[in-house]
Amino acid sequence: MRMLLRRANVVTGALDLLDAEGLGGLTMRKLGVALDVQAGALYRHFPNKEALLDAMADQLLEGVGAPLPSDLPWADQLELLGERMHTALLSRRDGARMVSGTFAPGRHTMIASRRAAQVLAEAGFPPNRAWEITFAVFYFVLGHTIEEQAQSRMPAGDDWTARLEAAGLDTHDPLAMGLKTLAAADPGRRFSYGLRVFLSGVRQHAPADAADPHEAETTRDS
Amino acid sequence: MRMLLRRANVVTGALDLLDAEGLGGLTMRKLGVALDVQAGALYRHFPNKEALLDAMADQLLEGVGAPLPSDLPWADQLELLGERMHTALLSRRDGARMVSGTFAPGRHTMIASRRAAQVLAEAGFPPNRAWEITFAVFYFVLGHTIEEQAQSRMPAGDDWTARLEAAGLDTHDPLAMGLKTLAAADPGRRFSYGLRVFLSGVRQHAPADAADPHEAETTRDS
DNA sequence: ACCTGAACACCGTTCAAGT
DNA sequence: ACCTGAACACCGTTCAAGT
Repeated sequence: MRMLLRRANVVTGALDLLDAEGLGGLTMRKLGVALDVQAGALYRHFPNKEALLDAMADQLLEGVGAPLPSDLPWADQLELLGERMHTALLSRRDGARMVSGTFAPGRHTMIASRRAAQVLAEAGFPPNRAWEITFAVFYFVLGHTIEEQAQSRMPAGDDWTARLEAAGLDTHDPLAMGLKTLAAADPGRRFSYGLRVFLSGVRQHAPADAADPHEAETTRDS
Repeated sequence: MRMLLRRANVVTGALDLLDAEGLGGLTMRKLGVALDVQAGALYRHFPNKEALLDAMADQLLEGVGAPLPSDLPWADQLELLGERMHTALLSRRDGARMVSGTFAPGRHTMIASRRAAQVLAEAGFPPNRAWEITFAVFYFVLGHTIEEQAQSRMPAGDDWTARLEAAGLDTHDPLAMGLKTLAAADPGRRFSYGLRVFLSGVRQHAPADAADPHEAETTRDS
């Protein structure tokens, strides 16, 4: 009475279960129930849970490496890639934490990485630098998004006050007020700002021969 | 015949167990064995495993927020903070992943954050920007270190070749060779380079009134 | 006050046996 | 070939009872 179980169904079902239950509630047994199958049957498609998580992570990042508008300056192309990845990670509950827990980069992950590295290589970075910066930017995106998603499931009131006191700040310290301002700010805007800060550092490290119509300066340090 | 179990002993024992078994092998029951106690006894000190993990994470970051040499330019002070955090995370197996899995920042985490935010505030950033950049840099450190530690427990041979092919690159592509160069590189140096790239972006976003003896220029974008 | 012993409600994974 | 049913070796957590 049930359609034959295919690998792709398992991944889709697992992602839906992730949305419904969170990473902690994602269980082979619950997934079995959701797919109307015994838990053991899932092991025909994946050798273990980790392999399933790898596939889920890669599925999540599917569109990130799609072609970029070639009329964009290279730094803006990177920014777009970062924003795409951010959006993809946010598209499922605990998406960032799930991806960060996986080890073997899948096909879509590699495609997205290659896209970024290619942009940087065309901007004049030597290939190994291009990859290095690619990973560095992706780590930033991942780390920031993990924290965003952790924040969103924190107790609402969540007194920063107590924590500030633990750090030796009272409520009237300007630094303490800045933190409260930040906590009230839109996380998406914070992400974008951080990404731009990072990328302006990347721009500064670009080899002098990088041609960029929007940036006449070629200053860099070290 | 056993010393009275104190909260700090539990945290220390848990960190040692983490080193021995990894995050996946860190179990309340195994911790009980290591501390010569029934697993249930641990719940006199921590309401649940998550609270214990929070305490472990905070313990790991203990020294990071220590005072900084005040004769250092502010960007170098931030760099030192980033390197300290990196070192702390690497000091235990799966340290970065453990920290990234916790939600409530503890005392030492707050102290380290405050230190960074203070450096930035003194550099002229408005308080909320100071916190924003603090978190952004910390996310980069966390994300990069997670990946470093994931890499270190990967199968040795681990053919990048297959993955590159999945991304549509053959082995002779210069980009592919760059990735192999990178994989052979010292992860610590990669981290430091990424951190410096990020921080040069931060420097570029500093308000014009920032006084820094080592940097005469005050250029910035946007 | 602190800990034991034992239970409860789960896990991931395996594998003979069915269809 | 695909799946079931049932088991195995674990989990985190709770709680009466001991000392």
